[in-house]
Amino acid sequence: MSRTKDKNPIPSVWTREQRRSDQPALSRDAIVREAIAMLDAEGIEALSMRKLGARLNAGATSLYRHVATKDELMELAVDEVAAEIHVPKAGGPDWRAAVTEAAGSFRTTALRHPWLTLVLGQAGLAYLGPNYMNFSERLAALFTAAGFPEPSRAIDAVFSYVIGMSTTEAAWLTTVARSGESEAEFVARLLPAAQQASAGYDHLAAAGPETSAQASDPAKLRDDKFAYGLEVVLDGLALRLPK
Amino acid sequence: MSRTKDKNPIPSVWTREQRRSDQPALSRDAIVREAIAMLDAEGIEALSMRKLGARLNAGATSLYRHVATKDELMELAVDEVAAEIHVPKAGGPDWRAAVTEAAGSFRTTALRHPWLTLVLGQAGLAYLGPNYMNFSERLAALFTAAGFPEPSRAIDAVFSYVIGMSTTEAAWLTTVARSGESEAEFVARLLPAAQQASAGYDHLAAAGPETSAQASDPAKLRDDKFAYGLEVVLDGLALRLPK
DNA sequence: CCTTCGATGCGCACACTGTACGCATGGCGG
DNA sequence: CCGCCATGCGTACAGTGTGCGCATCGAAGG
Repeated sequence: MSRTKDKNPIPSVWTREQRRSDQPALSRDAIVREAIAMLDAEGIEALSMRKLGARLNAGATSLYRHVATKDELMELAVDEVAAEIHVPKAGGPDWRAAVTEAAGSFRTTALRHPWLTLVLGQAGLAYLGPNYMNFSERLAALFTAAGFPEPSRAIDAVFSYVIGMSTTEAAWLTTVARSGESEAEFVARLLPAAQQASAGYDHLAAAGPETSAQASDPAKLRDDKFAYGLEVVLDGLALRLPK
Repeated sequence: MSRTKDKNPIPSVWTREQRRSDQPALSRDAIVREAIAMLDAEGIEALSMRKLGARLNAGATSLYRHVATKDELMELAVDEVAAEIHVPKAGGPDWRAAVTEAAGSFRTTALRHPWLTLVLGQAGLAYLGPNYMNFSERLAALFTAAGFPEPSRAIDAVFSYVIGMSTTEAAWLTTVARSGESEAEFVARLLPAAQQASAGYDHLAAAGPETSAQASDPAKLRDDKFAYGLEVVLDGLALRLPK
């Protein structure tokens, strides 16, 4: 649906469509928003500048008027999504509850946008947009107010755990989504294969949480696992609080 | 350097080179090894089937006789590299030392092959090769022998932290490597920019470990940070050991 | 020894990617 | 009314993963 010329050899006022002013044209914000929608819906490798342009009724190269490069677009998407992470205000009475809230918020955001951890792993946290800076600042305030003498080390400890777990979960959820099945169905179908794979490995077979069929609610199982590890880290940190 | 025909219109016994039998031909192992070398040297986005083929004195599509797809090749590379991770034998007197050893070994492997965490984050741990299975089995044995009632949860807690920290570090090291400078030089050059970036953020500026210029040995600083977080997690886990 | 066969490598081709370049267009300030 | 300049787009280029069919070989069987 090209809007100009349209293969018409005789350009004329009548064959030429006028600029539609209904749509908000093409803006950096609109591009980033649509990119995020595509990433969420179809995964990271499905996002191409051409497809993104098509979804915005625009050509692929038109996007480059508003965004320098695809990598920059990804950075913008990451920062946009970082705004969804909620960190409680510092100074509350219960620092553990506050940190748990922040960690959980990071995790749900990462699972809502499973491409997030991939981009973070690729680009590192080198370039930081305003929303990500805000997130970090609020975390620093939180841990400082909690009384940690070295807040940055405490933050790194907690959020390395959170990022690691979220990355693994996001990858898993992506695999599940590609299968077209629900998580429970997918687990059920994989169970025999998994058990057979760990046949020769005594301890693995014994330690696996998928041993029996109580994996009827895999999402809750993941929630519990995340909460367990988080408690472990917080307990370890609590030992380091002065007094 | 094509070996057959070579644009010669008259195929003849004399123009035709005979098969060189000096080189070990083309085997799955050789392909995987060379791929790992390329990944280590030039990064994940520099690996293409054509370049890999060229390095093996072969055409790009010849590789497909030994490897089904590029993704499969990446899985093979991951599993090959997983063999480098050392996990102490279970049942030793000091489980903390053993786990620390395993965690450190994972980290050094992940930093030696900075593409490892990227692939793990993409593929998840869905398809597991023999070396990765072995790694998991030894971990399970270690934590079981240590006396954890739910070894898989303990493993997940520790290694989520390890993976998260390693991912962040690997991304950082990749950025540094691309700059062509040493890590210390890179840090020195970035310091003013970083301080300016966190100008308006009180707690961030105060919490940052890059405040002063004692960042003369950034590698040691990273080592310490990793060790600190690991101790935190292990302390939290120790509380959960029965008795 | 000659023939046949299966395994291996390769050239070509296709659909697709990110993005540089220069032209057409239209709204807006002078 | 003129001219400018931001915006959009078509074309093009170099590069990607990989399917397909042909050429070539070493070995096996008569």
